Amino acid sequence: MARTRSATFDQQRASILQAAAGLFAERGYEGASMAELAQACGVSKPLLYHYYRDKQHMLFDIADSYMDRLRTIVEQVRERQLPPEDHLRTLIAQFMQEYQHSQPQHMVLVQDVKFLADLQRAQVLGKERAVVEAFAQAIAALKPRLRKKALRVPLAMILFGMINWTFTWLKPGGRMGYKEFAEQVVEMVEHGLAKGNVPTGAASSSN
Amino acid sequence: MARTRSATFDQQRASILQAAAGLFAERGYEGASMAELAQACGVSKPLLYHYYRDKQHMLFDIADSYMDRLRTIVEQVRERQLPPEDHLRTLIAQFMQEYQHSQPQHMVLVQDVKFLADLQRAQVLGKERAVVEAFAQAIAALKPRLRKKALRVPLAMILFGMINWTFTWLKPGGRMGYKEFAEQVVEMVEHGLAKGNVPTGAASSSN
DNA sequence: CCTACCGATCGGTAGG
DNA sequence: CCTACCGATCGGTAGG
Repeated sequence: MARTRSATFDQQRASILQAAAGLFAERGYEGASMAELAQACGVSKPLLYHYYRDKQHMLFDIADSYMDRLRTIVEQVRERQLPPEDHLRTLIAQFMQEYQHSQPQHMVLVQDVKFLADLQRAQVLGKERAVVEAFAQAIAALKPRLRKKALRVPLAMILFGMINWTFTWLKPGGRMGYKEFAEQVVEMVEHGLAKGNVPTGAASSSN
Repeated sequence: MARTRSATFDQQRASILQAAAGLFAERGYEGASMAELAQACGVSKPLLYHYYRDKQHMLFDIADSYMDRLRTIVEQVRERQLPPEDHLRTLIAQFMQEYQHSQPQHMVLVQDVKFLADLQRAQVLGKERAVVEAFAQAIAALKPRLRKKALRVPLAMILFGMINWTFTWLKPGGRMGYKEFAEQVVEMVEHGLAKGNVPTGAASSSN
């Protein structure tokens, strides 16, 4: 009778993956060694290969499971069937909330997908495309008179730029909070820089 | 009398740097080997070391000279002393024009500065900060009633997100042009998604 | 005695 | 599940 997996197998695997995401984000995929990772996890190098076939499969699991989280957010927001304006606001708020806890995964996704094998990379990019499409539809619903259909995706990418670029400068615990930043993004998307900034329900513009 | 450098030294060096930027962008700094780079340049590997002390100095020169280009754009636009709205529009247009021809450098700047030595990285980040500050000032000039001074830089980062994120999806020669995209960014910055999209001087909204 | 440049190989370290 | 290693390839430099 074959031995079953340890009850803690999945937990160990997840904690290794978390450490790997942090190390890949910090040193880059190629720059991070398996020996470093083993030390960071407090396990031997060969043990890492008990949980993952090779380094590339770790990278794939980081990127793929992270995209699943983002797709889940999109799906949960969609199910609420909010009016167009609230729908987009909620997507932005929920994504920024996720980003606050997923900086390493986000950096790995942006910087290291190029090191995946073709099939793995195609799977991750497919999930990315689905998320972009969801945002593009949310924007199109907000702009029913949008003349050029070809602008849907570029407008979504403008919005993704605002929130995804945060991985280069916005840090958890910093002066600018993720929630406050999400409100600034909503302000920008809805009115640009045209209005005065009264972001958190303070004095109205009539003052 | 000491022999002078070859007349073609600077040209050779520049062409090596261009090839290095392309290779680093494609494979990542650690993933690109000096052997590959030598082959791409059509020279021997030792000859690379005639032009650059080591691999890291190539990386530094790519990032540092690229930041100098961006700072030059900022400076040239500043000298024109345009009214606030035109100033920001021109900055966006000029940056997108530069990005169209500098995708590899831009990707290296975003993805590989972490591999620089502390002093080199500090120099590049200092130049980045100067460019961010110039955009923050341009935005502040456009919003004289901006209440929270702390929002200047985050607003600049929102704008940088829109234009810098293009390195992940916008390709020269693709369906969406850099100039057309710059106009969409200006539209977003000035009015958000509020207005209808009539980007290139087509029919007015009175229709 | 400088520069420009080659074929061959160095000491170390990567993933496995 | 450890120490001890491997085939290969890395960035950088030797002699000439």
